[in-house]
Amino acid sequence: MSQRWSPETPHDKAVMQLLQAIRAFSDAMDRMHGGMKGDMEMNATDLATLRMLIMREQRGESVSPHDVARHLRISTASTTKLLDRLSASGHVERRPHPSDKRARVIVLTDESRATFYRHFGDRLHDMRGVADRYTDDELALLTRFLGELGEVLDPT
Amino acid sequence: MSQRWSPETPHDKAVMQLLQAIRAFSDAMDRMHGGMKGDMEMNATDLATLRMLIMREQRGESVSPHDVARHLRISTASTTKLLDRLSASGHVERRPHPSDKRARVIVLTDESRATFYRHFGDRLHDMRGVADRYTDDELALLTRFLGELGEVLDPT
DNA sequence: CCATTTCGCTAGTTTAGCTAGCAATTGTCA
DNA sequence: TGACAATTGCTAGCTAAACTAGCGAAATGG
Repeated sequence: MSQRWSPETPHDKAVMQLLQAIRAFSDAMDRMHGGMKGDMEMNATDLATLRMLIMREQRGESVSPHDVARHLRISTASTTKLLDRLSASGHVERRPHPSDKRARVIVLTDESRATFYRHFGDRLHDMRGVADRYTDDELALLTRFLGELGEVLDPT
Repeated sequence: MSQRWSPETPHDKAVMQLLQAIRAFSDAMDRMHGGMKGDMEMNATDLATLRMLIMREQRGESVSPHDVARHLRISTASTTKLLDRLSASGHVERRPHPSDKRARVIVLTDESRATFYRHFGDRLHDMRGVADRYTDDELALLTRFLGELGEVLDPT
């Protein structure tokens, strides 16, 4: 519906092009993740879990099995199996939660983090290459925009 | 590894923040798609197929079952089943290819497109709301950047 | 302090991916 | 042109990974 608007002003047109670029970009990210899952011999969900753990540890937040389930929007039962897989393959460890005896804390192993960055490295390099061509002000603008967009789409 | 660089210059720092924002944004998109799959009572792959078909038809390109398989990085056998599902639920139609008698052309039904935009509409509105706060030049910059990034990640 | 909720798990079922291989058609090149 | 290889989409059968239902242990709150 909204897509079939004939844009009246240059601004509308620019917005429409941007929305289209966002979709294409998000799709490219999906496909990159699809490629990585092949390279690392993992399925998409397991890989998404690693990405989540890496993001969370960068923010200094701890992650429970429940958090994983919520993040991936799968059931806690499926999450148990997922963590069994990742645990068996040495990617994560289940540690006891310091204060809640029911709960667990999921932590990445060093090997897993290293493997991830080894496979992700090339893409990261490419992305950095693109970003390097922009000025600091432009980078700040891009960061701000993506942040706002993420906030609107998924107000965690 | 590259993540653990201590950024030396303001530029490096800005780049790093941007890369982090990209990951967070891509993750937010994933989770939005996860939400939509619940709303539309479809699985992630089927929904990704609809998104692909919508993007392709906007570009005026036709889509074969093979294209779907390549795009989603799944086997053609899985694609057959996927199209069976989408066809049974009235989302797509398999039309004969005009010149190649082996091939098919996959087209979205009008109902499917309408349903998609009905569920996607709110998010689209929100995203437009964010984009509207930027000037035309800024929008152009954002569009260009996302395009370049997509190109690097997934040089289709 | 008892009722309710939360957390992670097990068991069993269903879904959706995979490999292998097929017939029909198309492309290639001796 | 005729033979041979490649491509397209499909079926059959198998496996992986999601789901629902429900459980015991721990935490929370009237």
